[in-house]
Amino acid sequence: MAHFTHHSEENYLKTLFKLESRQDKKVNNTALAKALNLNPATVLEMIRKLTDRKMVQLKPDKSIQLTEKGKKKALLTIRKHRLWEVFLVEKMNYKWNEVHELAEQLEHIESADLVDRLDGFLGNPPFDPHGDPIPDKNGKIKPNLSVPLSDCIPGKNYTVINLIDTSDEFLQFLGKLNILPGRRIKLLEKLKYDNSFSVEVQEKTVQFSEKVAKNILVQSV
Amino acid sequence: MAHFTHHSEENYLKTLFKLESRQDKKVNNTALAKALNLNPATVLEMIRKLTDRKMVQLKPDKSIQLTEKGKKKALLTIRKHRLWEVFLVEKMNYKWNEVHELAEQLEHIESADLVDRLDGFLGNPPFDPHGDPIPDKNGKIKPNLSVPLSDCIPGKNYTVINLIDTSDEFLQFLGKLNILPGRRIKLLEKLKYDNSFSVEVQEKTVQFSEKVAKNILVQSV
DNA sequence: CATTTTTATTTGGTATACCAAATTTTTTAT
DNA sequence: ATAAAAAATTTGGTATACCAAATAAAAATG
Ligand SMILES: [Mn+2]
Ligand SMILES: [Mn+2]
Ligand SMILES: [Mn+2]
Ligand SMILES: [Mn+2]
Repeated sequence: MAHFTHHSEENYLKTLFKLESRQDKKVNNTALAKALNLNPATVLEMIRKLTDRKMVQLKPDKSIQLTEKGKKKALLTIRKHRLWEVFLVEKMNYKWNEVHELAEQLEHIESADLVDRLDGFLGNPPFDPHGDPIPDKNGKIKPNLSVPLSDCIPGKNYTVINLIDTSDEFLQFLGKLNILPGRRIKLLEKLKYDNSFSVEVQEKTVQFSEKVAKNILVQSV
Repeated sequence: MAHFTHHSEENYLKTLFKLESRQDKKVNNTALAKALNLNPATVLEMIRKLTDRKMVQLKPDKSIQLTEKGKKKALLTIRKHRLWEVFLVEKMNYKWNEVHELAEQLEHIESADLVDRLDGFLGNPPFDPHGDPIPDKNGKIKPNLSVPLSDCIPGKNYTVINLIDTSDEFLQFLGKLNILPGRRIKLLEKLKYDNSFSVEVQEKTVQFSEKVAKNILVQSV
């Protein structure tokens, strides 16, 4: 029963993590307050609590920095948020632009075990519906993770990393479409009725089957 | 962003609803405090807030009574709780005895729409994993709802209400098992490997197929 | 009916999480 | 270096939800 929600702690950590990684520059109280849409006095007070909890460090230059502990908690919260978003889109039939607010609520459900089960239930998706990578249960985002184009999100840009099928036939086919490792492509659409893929390559739109898409490893840009 | 959680309101209403229906007698502050495991001073304070919000009425004899508004909110919270429990058992593979605490968290997610979608996703289950009925989206628990025995929960007692198949063959078969409308039975087990049913009828255990179970309408006791 | 006992209520606190309005400190620009 | 601007901090509040201890009121018991 003990009401240890600390609901807002997760929001602070998540926001701090995003600010730290988006710009590489230091995060100050004003920036954090702006990002959280809160009063600077409120944020300062909370940062002091988070310092006591060893989640952040207040540097001598007054910049705020996540500790390893804080970073991990931030990533685990991001994991929860993104997995719930996948659930909402894939299972509850929401559109990708409708799920954020609900995920803001669901991300605060406390149970590492539930999230891990959800992950499995959803087939261990590498990305959320907006194309953002989903951290693993240890809070690690695999760097340079390449995934089959068939698992990707329409509307996002990718770099071709590798090809699984290396038969001449396949490579020649891709050659005609101008697809090769290193190439920047954009996944335009996954067509429902025949599972075919529509992709933009060098200003041109090309089409191919799901079988082809499964053999193209890409990485989100 | 506005933190309108009113997280605890739902707990008070739910608990009040259960106390009101379990015993038919009036609910006083002490009983509610005991049920919520809170200090009576805390509960009194909250009951005054709930009175302002027209969720409860403080009767002249100091008993606490849910208004229609309060009863509806209580039932919608119970609906959320029970549907999430079904989700946890059916989709997340938890055991029925492991889901209550998680459902206590999930029941406070604010979105009537999500719960309705969840309901559909789960196939509109009539009961939660403990055999308790799930209110509909208007907060109504259908009185005397009879359901196929095939949808029921092992370990619970039921009354046979009706038979869908009325062929002589079927009725004669049931006659041999001593199953007929009005009979009290207990569902012992749903056997995984052949989907057969094990039921206790008048001190004896009988077995039959899922096809038979689908044709027996029962009501939980 | 008077005395326990129980229940209700009041009072003064606590913790979390917010805010607005000073004030102080630091930075930037002139 | 000084003035202006920006950022940090302090101070005094608010709302939600809790509690312990004291007091008042009501109910039960002999
Ligand atoms: Mn989101
Ligand atoms: Mn959030
Ligand atoms: Mn439960
Ligand atoms: Mn609850």
